[in-house]
Amino acid sequence: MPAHDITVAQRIQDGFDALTRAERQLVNIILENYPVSGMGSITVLAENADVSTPTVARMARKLGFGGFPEMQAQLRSELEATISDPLTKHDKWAADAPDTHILNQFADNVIDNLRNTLKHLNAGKFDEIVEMLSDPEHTVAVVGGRLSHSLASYFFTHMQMMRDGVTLIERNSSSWPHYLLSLKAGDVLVMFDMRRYEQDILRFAEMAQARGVRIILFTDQWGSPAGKFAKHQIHSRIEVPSAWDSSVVTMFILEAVIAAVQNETWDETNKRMKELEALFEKTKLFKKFV
Amino acid sequence: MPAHDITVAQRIQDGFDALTRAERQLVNIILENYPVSGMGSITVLAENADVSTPTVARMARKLGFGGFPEMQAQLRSELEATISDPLTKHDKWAADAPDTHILNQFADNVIDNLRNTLKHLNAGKFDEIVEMLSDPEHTVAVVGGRLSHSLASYFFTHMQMMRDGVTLIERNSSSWPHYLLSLKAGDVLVMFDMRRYEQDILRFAEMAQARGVRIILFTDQWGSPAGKFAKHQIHSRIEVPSAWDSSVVTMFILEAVIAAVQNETWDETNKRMKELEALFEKTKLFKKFV
DNA sequence: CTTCATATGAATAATATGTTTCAGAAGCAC
DNA sequence: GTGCTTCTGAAACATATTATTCATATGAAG
Repeated sequence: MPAHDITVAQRIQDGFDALTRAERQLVNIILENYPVSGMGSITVLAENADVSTPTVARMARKLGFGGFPEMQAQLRSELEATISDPLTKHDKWAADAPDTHILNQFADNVIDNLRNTLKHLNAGKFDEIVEMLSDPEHTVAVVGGRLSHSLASYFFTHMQMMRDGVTLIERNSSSWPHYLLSLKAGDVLVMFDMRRYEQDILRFAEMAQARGVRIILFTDQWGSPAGKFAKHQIHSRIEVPSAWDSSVVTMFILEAVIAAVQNETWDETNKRMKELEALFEKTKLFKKFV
Repeated sequence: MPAHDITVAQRIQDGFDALTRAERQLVNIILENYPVSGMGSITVLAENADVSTPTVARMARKLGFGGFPEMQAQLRSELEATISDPLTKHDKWAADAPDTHILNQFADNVIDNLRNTLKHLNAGKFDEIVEMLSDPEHTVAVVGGRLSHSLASYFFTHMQMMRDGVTLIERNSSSWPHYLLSLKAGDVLVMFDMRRYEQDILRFAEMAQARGVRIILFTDQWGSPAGKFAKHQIHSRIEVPSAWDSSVVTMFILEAVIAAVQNETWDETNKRMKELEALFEKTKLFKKFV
């Protein structure tokens, strides 16, 4: 290692809170392609970050360098140290933490989960699911279990912004039969059931299927027993170095589904978003006078 | 790869025979610590190679560049290509779908978000947050906004399994002052506030800080205005090709925090998990006879 | 030893870079 | 809203970098 024992990246992290809007915009660019983006002239860097050159110079000072060239010199020397050391692994995520830090372990693991999930995910199936959820003719109900209710709720909140006829089924399973009453044949039921599969979900799925409701099931790699009643199911990888399972990949899929539904129903969605916007404005106004 | 398909190193090798003594001395230095040595100013490079600056400029021309800066630019872009991680250069995620399928676009994007978030995240700060959340002496309250309530709820559910004194503050902000009453100086408030930052959250943060409550804020890369009242804040990247923002990275961080708290408090957590297990068993038994 | 061709770097000119200043914009507090 | 503070980038300025010129050095050929 060179004489400096604190990297530019770390200085940025440490000082981030003290930076202004334009400066943050700038350091984002620097870190995005670290450290190469900081190697060119101050002018080029400023252009890439859409800020002025004085902003770059000021930031360098703020971070404790004598000026931009000084910062650049350190970047070069860091790079030299990195490149000349064959042992350096570039796949460390949180650069200032050791390989064994939980952040790095988690990151490796989650990426692996994502990769494996997508490897097994059929794009055609995904598109069919999107199709089902975009169809205004059929209502959509969403239900989750003990730990997956948050996912259900997240999905519901977004779907609700895009279309009519979306219901979030409450946590308490004793009320579920009532919800079933308003689900007709062809309607869509989105279920979440991960490891430590829940009895209630299983029974609910069975009853729903009997009514001709089409079930989309989000489950884990091993598969919930409710799978046998589902029209489509998506298996997310959920294992991480923790006593609990990870919902990150499932949430990823949900967001992709949401984005796809949004594309599919853009005219309607767009209209609704604008209305919603207007409503929020009114609420704000209302609050002011209370 | 950039537009040029022949590297500087190759050009040097190809043109080596045509070079003069001083020029060869120079390119030896360049290749010795390739490509960093070529990143500084022409003056420094000349000094390192014990030649004059005109020699450097002439050599650049001889190798077919317009001038020294042009050669330097190519060195930079080569470096960029080398350094940028192979993970992002997608080996297509969902194998059967085209590159342009939303799943693949989303995957690239989210990985990028994760990488950039972790680049900004200081491991020491992370550890301090874990420390705060593991301390049984102080209660922990969790609150989210319109779209981030699901995250708050997810976090709460897990924290609740690990320790006593965790509260989920309800969605409806009119009740928030009541929750404030039971928060004492030193207690911890976990807040979520993403783009379209919410007034209520801001005011709540201000009041909480005034009471000496320590705030941990989960926000986006631009930073919620509530940040100025927070003891620690974590900035997640949230942009994806969608009309809405992504919570995947935030959820990732949450899970890492949860795992770390679990490690920190393992004796207590372990005990609680077993008790919880027993309780669930009883519930099941109970249901059977109903 | 002289001549000539080529190579080289000191000095200088041309150009680009980085810094500072300052006026206007944006945000905040009252 | 009004006044205050802070932030920001255009422009001017100072500085460093790069290209060019040219005198000298070097070495090969006769």
